Amino acid sequence: MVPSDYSIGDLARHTGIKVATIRYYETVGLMPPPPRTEGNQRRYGKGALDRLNFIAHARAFGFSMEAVRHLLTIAAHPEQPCEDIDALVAERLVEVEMKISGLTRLRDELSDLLHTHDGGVVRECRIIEALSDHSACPPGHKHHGLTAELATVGK
Amino acid sequence: MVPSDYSIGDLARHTGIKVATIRYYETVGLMPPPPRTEGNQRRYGKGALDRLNFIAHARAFGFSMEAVRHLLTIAAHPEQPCEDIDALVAERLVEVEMKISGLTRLRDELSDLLHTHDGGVVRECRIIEALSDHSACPPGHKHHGLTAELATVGK
DNA sequence: TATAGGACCTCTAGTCACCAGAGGTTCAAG
DNA sequence: CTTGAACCTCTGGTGACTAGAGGTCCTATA
Ligand SMILES: [Zn+2]
Ligand SMILES: [Zn+2]
Ligand SMILES: [Zn+2]
Ligand SMILES: [Zn+2]
Repeated sequence: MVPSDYSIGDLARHTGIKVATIRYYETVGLMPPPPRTEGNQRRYGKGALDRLNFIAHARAFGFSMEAVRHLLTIAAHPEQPCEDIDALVAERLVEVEMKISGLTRLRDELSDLLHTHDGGVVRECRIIEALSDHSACPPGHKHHGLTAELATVGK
Repeated sequence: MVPSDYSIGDLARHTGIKVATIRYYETVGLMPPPPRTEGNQRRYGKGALDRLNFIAHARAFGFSMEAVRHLLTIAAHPEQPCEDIDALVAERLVEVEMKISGLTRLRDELSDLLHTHDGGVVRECRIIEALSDHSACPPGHKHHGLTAELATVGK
């Protein structure tokens, strides 16, 4: 019909986002419901393609869907100042930095574990020992573990 | 009754693992079902406490529940050689390192984004621009994004 | 010993961001 | 017109929990 006329599969090919995911984005309101053919199949225009690409890129930066929603809203108001975007990106950067530092500590601990390990039998294994013993744990014994904040990065 | 006799809440306090999580571990077979009081409440012994602590520590290292299961099985055979543990830890270390490198790349990109940003109006915002444009994306346009592997770290 | 209230019980459903599959319909090339 | 790839909806699953409803039990104090 109009200049551009993509099926959902076309959109998937152009954006690298799976068909099922595009439909999912529609159900959660990230993508607007497109018009349909007489046979009930989705047909998208260039605008939808751009929008989906924007989403794909934002997700690749690890923004949550909440944040993506926010970004889309902002992008839809081109005459407003863009401070909020700045804030969103800065926030995301902090998240990522925190995750990196948490994971770096973890890496060091794992690496220690591996290096103090000299093989042998399970009974004498230092790794098992380390996992069994919590005398080194903080009092009150909070097993912080990996917080959700630390553990995930957006996908 | 026997030497040690903990309620589920006691276990939670001693290990830092929430009551609901302990019950969850039981349903998925990580913790064996303990005996009950006449009134149907769980009563644990020292063995259960140790096991739960082991689990807590392993989870804090970011091992998946699958891996924890594996570790528990190994720990239950103290006369066997402990190579498998070595392998499990090494595997985990590689995972963590991969995540760190992925996140480090991401951090750099976000940081770039922030620094090439000089405020103003959304229409001219470089961040929005970067998110909208995919001329810099690889041909075939695979939006790798963050793979699940990259994105999570065990919790 | 009676009672108050904190701790416990089960079960369901929600989280995040999708993905897989079943079972059926439509579209487009040949 | 036929074929088969692509589309449709709907359901359920993923990992590792967490929250809450609605009810029962345990135990310390008066
Ligand atoms: Zn060992
Ligand atoms: Zn501990
Ligand atoms: Zn801007
Ligand atoms: Zn792109």
